[in-house]
Amino acid sequence: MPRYWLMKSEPSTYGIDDLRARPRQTDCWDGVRNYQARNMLRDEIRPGDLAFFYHSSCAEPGIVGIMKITGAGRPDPTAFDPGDHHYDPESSPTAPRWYMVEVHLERKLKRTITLTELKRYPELSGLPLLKRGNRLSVMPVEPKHWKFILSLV
DNA sequence: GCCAACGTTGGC
DNA sequence: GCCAACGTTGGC
Repeated sequence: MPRYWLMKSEPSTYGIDDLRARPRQTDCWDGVRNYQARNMLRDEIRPGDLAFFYHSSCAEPGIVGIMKITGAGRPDPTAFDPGDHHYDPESSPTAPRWYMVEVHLERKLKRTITLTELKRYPELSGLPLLKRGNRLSVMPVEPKHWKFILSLV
């Protein structure tokens, strides 16, 4: 059974149109620097899983698309590059600290399902995204929540 | 191990 | 720009 996820990105840095512009609409979801999210990227997210693409820190925060995971977790090379914004000298190829997965854009939604809208539904009360103070950039989505959100599209 | 200081996230 | 919430760091 595939599992479901939600992955955040700031569109001013990397939005859904950036992914759509990649060859084969496939890219590496790198730059994540949070241990809890790292553990999911490294250990839990698998090829075949599906993920919502979420735009954060922008005019209209919300879900904008659906991605499929096409590559399992592997070391994030941006951590090894001193010139990269996400460089981490504590991470090395022999002892990688940060991981990434490969994602493919399945589709961009016709409209953004905004955070404001998601908050309206009691059916989504358990969604980690809506928990107070949540700051995780990668989080699981229960199948029932996944299906409900899809019904809103 | 505690905890204050600091940095980051992210909605508004 | 503001600020709440959370994670990380480092002194003790």
